This record gives sequence, structure tokens and C-alpha cells, in this order.
Amino acid sequence: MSLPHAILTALLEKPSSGLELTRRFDKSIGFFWPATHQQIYRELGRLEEAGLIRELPQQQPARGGRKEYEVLPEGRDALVAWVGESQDPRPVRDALVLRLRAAAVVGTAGAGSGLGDELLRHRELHRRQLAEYREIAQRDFASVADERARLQHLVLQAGIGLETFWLDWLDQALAQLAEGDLDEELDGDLGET
Amino acid sequence: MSLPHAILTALLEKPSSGLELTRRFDKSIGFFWPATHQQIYRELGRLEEAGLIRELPQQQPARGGRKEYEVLPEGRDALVAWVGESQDPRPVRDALVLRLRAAAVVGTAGAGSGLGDELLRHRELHRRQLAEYREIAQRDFASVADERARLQHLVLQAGIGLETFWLDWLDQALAQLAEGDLDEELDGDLGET
DNA sequence: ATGGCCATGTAAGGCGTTACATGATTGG
DNA sequence: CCAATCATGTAACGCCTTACATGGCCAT
Repeated sequence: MSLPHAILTALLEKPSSGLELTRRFDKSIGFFWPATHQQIYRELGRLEEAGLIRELPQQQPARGGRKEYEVLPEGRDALVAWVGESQDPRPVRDALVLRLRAAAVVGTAGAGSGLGDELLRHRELHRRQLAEYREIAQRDFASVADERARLQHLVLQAGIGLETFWLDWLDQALAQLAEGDLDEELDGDLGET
Repeated sequence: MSLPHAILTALLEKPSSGLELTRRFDKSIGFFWPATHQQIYRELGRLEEAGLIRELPQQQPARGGRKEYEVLPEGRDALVAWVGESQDPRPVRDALVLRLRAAAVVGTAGAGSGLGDELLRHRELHRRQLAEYREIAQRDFASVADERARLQHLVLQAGIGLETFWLDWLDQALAQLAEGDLDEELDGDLGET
């Protein structure tokens, strides 16, 4: 049950409408708990139902169906409690690593070239994400001050560390595949087609 | 759709029954795609239905309801195709990082001590997992030979890299929290209770 | 007025999680 | 015989994903 608390966190920083939340998720909280607008609307409904948030009395001339929500004291309490809870980490599930594991069994010959392209493509994706994180870090946390900023910086460090790890690992993997291809060529010369 | 392919991979290495697969998952393929026995039975049924695997004619005197499965050529083809597919990485979802993000908003005072314990607990979990990975690496891949072993080693390296990252990050986080506590005490002296 | 966008929402399906159910085998 | 364990399976629920639906607003 992390999504409702992610939403509470975002709403505490700034009361927002559903779509606004969706957009804000895309560039901060969503880095570690992404959510689509459908998920967010659903959770907003549940949170309101549960009495943790409420719809803000419309200040602007209620144009559109736009609804802004704010966190109630009960919601803040629930969030504080959740932060202190004990929760096991979710198990890792990574399809790319799994595919390499499968390639260890079926070989990299058949669709192996496709695998190489995949590794390159993923490296590019991680490169971009890392660049985005670094940009944010430099823009918002160049000089670290209060606890709030330090904790947010720490979150960003997690992203930077993760992306850096994947980049390194993908380079290892690409090197490995290249070696494999050499072996394959030798095998080929000896008869495997 | 990674689980069926994870199962195909495991079955290619060695035809097995459902529970046997579950146990083998726990110490290799499951590191990057864990599955419970319920998931595995469900998928075995589907894979058989789809004609990708088949039940082995029982060699041992059919004691118990034990059923062993093996991969059919169609299953192997499907796995090879999947290895070469293009798939975007799954988005990261990490509740612990999210909780630190929430703590940045509600502060670490209330349930903050609980958070510190959580960080220590998670560090211990990651330390153990890393130790397990390293043990396997030393036992099975001390000297690297063929492509199969090199790829499996690469998968293990992903696990080692990930766990190492988390350990480093958790140390950063713990240091950060400690700093925060100091600040808090100062604040306390100045009046915040 | 119409096409495009903003904003909220409904519906269906898949996977993962947890709890429970069933039958066979083995050990005391 | 009974309990524990092995092995397979059913059921229910929740979250996430994707596609689609609705209605208001705005610019051409």
C-alpha cells in the first residue's frame, strides 16, 4: 500500500488536482513509485472516502470538472505512521537479466544479435535517466541545507546510484556478448554453420 | 510475460515437477524473478495448454501426484524468440526510498526512530543477500570457461552490484539520519520540545 | 462548429500475494 | 493409527496496465 502514501506526500507538499498530481509524479515521487492518472484518481477517491484528504472548496470559478484535494490531519498522521512501519523490500524482478539467464541456456546465436541491440537500447535509456537525475541534483541540491533538502537529495542519490550501476553492468554485459561472438565465429569455422 | 519464460529456462536446464521448480527458483532464477508455487503451478498448466511443455511419462512408480515436465521444441523456440525481443525495463518501485521521501515532508521526528531501525534492518537483509551471491560466485564461477558460465556469472554480477549499491546507499542514509538527529537535539534545546 | 486539449473517470485483464483445500507418503 | 510432510491445486483479493468513454474549454 505505497501509492496512497505517495499521494499523501505529494499533496502535503502542495494541494493538487488529479492530473496535476499525475504530472508532478512524473518528475519526482514517480521516480520511485510511478503511477498513471487512472491509479491516482482511484486512490484519491479512496483517500477521500477514508477521510484522509478532502476536496478543497473551489476558489477559482469552478471551470471544468477540476477538483483540488488537500490532506487532512488524519492523513498526515497516517503518513507519519507509515513512514515508521516495518516493511520488507519488494523482490527484484528484472526481465533483461532474466533474458541473459535464458541466453545462458539457449545460447546467444539465434536471437543473440537482438539481445545485443537490447543491451545498447537499455544503456541509452539508463544514460538518459541518469542525466535527468544529475540535472535535478545540480539544479536543486547543489548546496545542501535543511533536513528536508538533505532527505530529498538522498532519494535522488538512490536514483543516481541505481542508474550508474545499470550502466556499468550493461557495459560488462556488452563486453561479454562481444567475447561470445568471437567464440562463435571460431566455432563456426570449425563446423557449426 | 516473464514468468513463463523463466520457467522454460529452468525446465530446459532440468525437467522438474512444480515443487522442484519452486525450490530451484529460490536459489537461482528466482533471484531476478521470484515465484511462489501457486504461480508456478498456474503457469505450468498454461504452458502445457499452449503446447510448449509436456508432462514426462512417469518413469518412477507414480508415487504421489508428482508430475514432471519437459520443454518441447516449440517451447524452446518461444524462449529464443523472447530473448531477442525488445522490452522496456520495468519502472522501479521502492517503498523504503518512498518513505524517506515522505520523511522529507513530515519530518523524521515522529516515527523517525522507527525509520532508523528500518534502515538498519534493510542493511542487514542486503548484507546477507550479498553474502549469498558472493558465495555462489566463488563456488560456481571462480574460474570462468564457456559462454554459458560467463552469462550466468554476469547475472550474478547484477545481483552483487545491486546489493552493493543498496548497502552503500543505506550507509549514506543512516549517516544522514544521524545528522538530522543532531539538528533535532539542537532544535529541541531551542524550544521545540 | 469542430478539432484538439484538459480533466475526470469506467472497464477489463494480467500478475502477484495470501490463505486455504486436498490427497498421498512417511515416520513414530 | 496419527501426525507431519510432500505435492498439487483452488479461491479471493489487490495493484498495475491498457484501452476506452465522457464532458468542458479554447482556438481557428
